[in-house]
Amino acid sequence: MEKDVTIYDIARLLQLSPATVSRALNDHPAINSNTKHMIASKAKEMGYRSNMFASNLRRQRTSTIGVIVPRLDSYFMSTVLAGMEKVANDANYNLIISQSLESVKKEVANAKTMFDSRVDGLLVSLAADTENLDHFNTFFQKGIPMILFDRIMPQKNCTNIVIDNVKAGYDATSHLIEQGCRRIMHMTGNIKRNVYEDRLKGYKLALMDHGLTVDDALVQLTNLTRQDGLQMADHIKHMASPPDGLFVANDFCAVSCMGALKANGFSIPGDIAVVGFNNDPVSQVIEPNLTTVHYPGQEMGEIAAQSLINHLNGLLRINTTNTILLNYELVVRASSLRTPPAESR
Amino acid sequence: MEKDVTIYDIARLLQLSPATVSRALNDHPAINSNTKHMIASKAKEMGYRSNMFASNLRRQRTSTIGVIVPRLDSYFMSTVLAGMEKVANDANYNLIISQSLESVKKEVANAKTMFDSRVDGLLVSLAADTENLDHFNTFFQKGIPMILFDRIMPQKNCTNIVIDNVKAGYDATSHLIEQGCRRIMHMTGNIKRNVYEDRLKGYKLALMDHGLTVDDALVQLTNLTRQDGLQMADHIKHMASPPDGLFVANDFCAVSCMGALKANGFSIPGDIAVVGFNNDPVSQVIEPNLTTVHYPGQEMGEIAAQSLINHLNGLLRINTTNTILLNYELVVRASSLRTPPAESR
DNA sequence: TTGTAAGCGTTATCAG
DNA sequence: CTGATAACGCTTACAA
Repeated sequence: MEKDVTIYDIARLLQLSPATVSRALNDHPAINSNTKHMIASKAKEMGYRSNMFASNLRRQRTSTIGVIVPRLDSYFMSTVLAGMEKVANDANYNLIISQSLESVKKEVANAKTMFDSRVDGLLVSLAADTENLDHFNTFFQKGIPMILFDRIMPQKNCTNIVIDNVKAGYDATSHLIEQGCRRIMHMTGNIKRNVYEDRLKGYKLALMDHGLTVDDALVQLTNLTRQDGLQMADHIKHMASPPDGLFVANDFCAVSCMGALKANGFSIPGDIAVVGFNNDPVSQVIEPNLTTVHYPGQEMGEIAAQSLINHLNGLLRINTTNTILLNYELVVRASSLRTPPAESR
Repeated sequence: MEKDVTIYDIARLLQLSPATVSRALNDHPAINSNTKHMIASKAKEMGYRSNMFASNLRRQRTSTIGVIVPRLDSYFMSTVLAGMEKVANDANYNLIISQSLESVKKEVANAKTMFDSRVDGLLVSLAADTENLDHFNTFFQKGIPMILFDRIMPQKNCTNIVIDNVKAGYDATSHLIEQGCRRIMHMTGNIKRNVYEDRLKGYKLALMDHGLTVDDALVQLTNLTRQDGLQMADHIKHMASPPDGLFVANDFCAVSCMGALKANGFSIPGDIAVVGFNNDPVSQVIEPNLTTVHYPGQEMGEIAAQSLINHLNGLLRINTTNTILLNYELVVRASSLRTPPAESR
């Protein structure tokens, strides 16, 4: 439990001033490279570590980025965070991560914590029931930059990072139509959230473009839980004319619904072709494997973090690029393929 | 982008000394409760927020706890973290969370980051290939407390929080035996990790206690990935005498294996009864629903965080309680029930 | 019950 | 290229 080494200790031993040591350690250009080396090696030898608190106090910044996400327990989010961590580490930023558990109340509390922690910037994906961004006003007022990703909401001077959910919904639906589906059901989440609203839009557009009518009875808004998937299967079972295609805005729910449909004697994709969303690993657990939309999680995390850091370092004015669209990919698997696939039975 | 309010500002307006303001804000007993109220309301009115960096610098502590986990993308881990966040927030501690992605190399890097961030304490669940705790020596030397949870390793002066994995493995296996299984296969992970080693021990003990012999060919060490589950199904398919019971140390892998077994014509639980581990939501997606061992994630997170915080606050000497065992529960579902269940078909 | 003043470890400014 | 010095905002002996 020895005392921490400070730049004063190094300075004393090297007969230099603390200022010089500080500059050397920060690779200041005005320092002789010999002294730099000498200081660096002495610092390592003594086990010196910079005191972030003194440094933060002095510089009035924290080198910390706050991250607020709805939940941590999805494969997608885990890859997003891995991407953010990678970029943040490389740029010597720390991450403070918290989950809102889909509740705006907790999101408000998280925002307050982040504010009190004086994060330099914020990366946020909104909770299901968030209706406005008022709880981030303190950040906006102080000019602390914030980037929204995936679950976004239009906001002046705030970059958004998403995939084109309308187009993805369109592609998913069009794929089902191409496979011969004519009565396609769409099961989605709270359409307050852009991701669900947009996928629904894409679904409707695809139907219209292919000369099919939009039947509101075939659009189901739920919370996309396992339970919702089961109930939907039950609902379909009791429909006078059940759908021949099903587009679910979330793999997990799609998978639970598929299971129940199969148990009720529906054949997939024969009776009902199914497409999910996210390319979660469960999509490859279910039989038949689930067709889905691949979401570039790692990339989304990296780009969000990098954009924020660039902005903080003055390398990129964040409000010039207001929305960044990432590429997605429709991954076709057996659950929607009516033309016999060449892969595993 | 106004200037931050400090205790000096409050002091000036209230004709008090900064010291009094500081004490009042920290609820120091020696301050008149009237002045306390007056200061508190003024502080709120002015939008004062404490500067953690100045405070940390002065107090030589950070009120920050570091968390290192193998991955964030499991339901289990998400609930653990929710529990930790809850406790930490209530006690005014911050959490810095990072994932090792099951790699000891990244775990080492994470530990270094945590050390440089001067966390007051550490909550760790080890990566798959971690062989020793040398990378935490800096913490031990400085007397920074560390608690291991779930993926643990014996270490002096370091509390461990786990369930009794031996007993849980024993119960899972015994349950299969009670359902009439006589050739029970066990599929588990890297037995460097206590959780897998112990579940294997429990499996062997249960067999022996019930007069069954342990057949090494029925013990399969893998990485418990989806792929491993599929391969295991293939392996079973080609066995001269396939098992009639299967105990997998992880729900996700169990589920992938079950899917492939079904596709290969095995009936579950008829031909092979299956038990998983963790009570992951996927266990209720697969048909038949998977029997599994419920893991108390939220509780584990809460207890880990609370124990660490108690130690930091001097309320509990951490080395007196060296291992905390939490209760688990065998959740019996259709995948292992040969006596017809009363629930959904 | 309140005030005074020193100091936590850095970094920025100004001077040399 | 290097040094002296003054902050940054807070806490805590010690005094009153």
